[in-house]
Amino acid sequence: MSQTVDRALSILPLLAQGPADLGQVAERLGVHKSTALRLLRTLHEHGLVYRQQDQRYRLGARLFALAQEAVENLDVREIAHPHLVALNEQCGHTVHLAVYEENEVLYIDKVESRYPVRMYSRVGKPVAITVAAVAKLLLGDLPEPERRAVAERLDYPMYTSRSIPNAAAFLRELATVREQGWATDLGGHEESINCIAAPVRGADGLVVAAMSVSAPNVVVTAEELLTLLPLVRRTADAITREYSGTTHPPR
Amino acid sequence: MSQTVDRALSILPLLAQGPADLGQVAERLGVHKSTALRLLRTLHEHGLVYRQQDQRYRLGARLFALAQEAVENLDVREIAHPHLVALNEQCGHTVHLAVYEENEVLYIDKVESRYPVRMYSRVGKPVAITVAAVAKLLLGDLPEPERRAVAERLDYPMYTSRSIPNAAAFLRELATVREQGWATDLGGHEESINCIAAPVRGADGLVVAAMSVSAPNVVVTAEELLTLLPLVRRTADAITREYSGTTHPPR
DNA sequence: ATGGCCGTTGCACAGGATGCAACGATGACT
DNA sequence: AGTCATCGTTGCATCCTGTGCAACGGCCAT
Repeated sequence: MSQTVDRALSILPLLAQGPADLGQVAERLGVHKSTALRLLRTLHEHGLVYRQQDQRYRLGARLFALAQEAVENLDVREIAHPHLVALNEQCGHTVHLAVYEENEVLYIDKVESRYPVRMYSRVGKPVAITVAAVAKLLLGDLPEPERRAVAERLDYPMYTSRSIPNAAAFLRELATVREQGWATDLGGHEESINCIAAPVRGADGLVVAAMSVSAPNVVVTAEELLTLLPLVRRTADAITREYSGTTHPPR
Repeated sequence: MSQTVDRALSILPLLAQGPADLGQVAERLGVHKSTALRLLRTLHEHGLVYRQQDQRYRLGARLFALAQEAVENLDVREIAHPHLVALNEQCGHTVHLAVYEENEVLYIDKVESRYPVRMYSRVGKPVAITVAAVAKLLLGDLPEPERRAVAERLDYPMYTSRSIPNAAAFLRELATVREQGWATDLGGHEESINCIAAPVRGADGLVVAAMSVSAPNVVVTAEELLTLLPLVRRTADAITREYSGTTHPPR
């Protein structure tokens, strides 16, 4: 709603595609060079944009810092982390925590088996929303109309032969997942990788996050992975208990 | 230089500290509520800000996406990555790539020994700039006045007894590093961890990035790690060659 | 040297951002 | 239940500020 800010912010995704010089920015914004210059200067002062030696602009370091701080201030994540680590120690596989936010599902935490250090790999990367087990839980809990609207709007890339092909199949899958309270992705994203996932709920019963355990076929078969389901659900429930007990998201 | 954009962008670090409602944002910006509302709306449209159920605002998902894309478009990183992987395969230790940008040193790539997958752990987190081997190389290459200015401005936390204690010692260390063209951190950040690092230079001979190999004492002693120095330098030089077209002797 | 390209600056104009005041919704307290 | 306080939201008049223009200057290649 604010033209100036709108223009300035439009520069960011533009630069995300790669460095650009003043002229290119001005052209793609449809504004005069001097205008683009002032916008870029302002972005620069805030560290969101960086000017490299060849004078071209690219995204700046502050962006990383902001994203980092943002993810650390998510209280679900804060509460869930120790549980993820504990789960990882028990089963040894990769553990993810994900949330839904305006048409996107993103990982906000991940624990690798060997190195139980925080790592935010793939944070911000669009998750394969039509196939990921966590996405099914998060989208399945949306109110009916929104769920349908989102499903219709999505693309359904066939990562593998077992990927979900279209909105109708996706909505059926969401209904199932919603019903049973857990989800799987059996080779729907990468042929050899399976996931099982369970929801974390807020005090109002709505799903606020989803956690999953992923493992490649070569380590455990899908059947073996499914034996972990009770453990995963117990962990998710433990997070739910701690999260909805302390923090109350009023609606 | 643009007041509106300036105000809008000031909201981001503010929200990075934690969620805030409209009134708080308006107050901390020193503007009217309606103004803050319009700014927040614009930020929201671009996905940089998210409105949670309790109507409070926090940083949005697009921020992660931008940070992610930004790091992937750094061409040094693109070129260096295969070399890092190769180095990792030869020595087995953790390999980092870092750049300097406006008073901060940040890791832009990392290869873990067992899992040679990309992971951006600690991206955006302020690196221990006074002790890290890569920081010494990056800061040591700044022009004299700026180097001094930065050194004076820094804090010198004593992570361990071997941390660099003050600006004078730091500047001496930088001079040494600059001279010899490589750097170490022997237990200066964490008692049991040693690093060795070498610079990647651009076509103009300036250091554009630095790479390091890190290993805990329990795996290899500092002396053993130092035997890898020629290998590390060769790798850095190879990256330099590919990145700039030629190899440049230390200046 | 010369011309073209690009970033930068100062300025006049008007377009858009600002703050005000009033409305409506929600929740707390009596 | 009723009243008040609080907070987000909207429309509008004012004038601040963002805008495009034109001109300057540095840089590189011809």
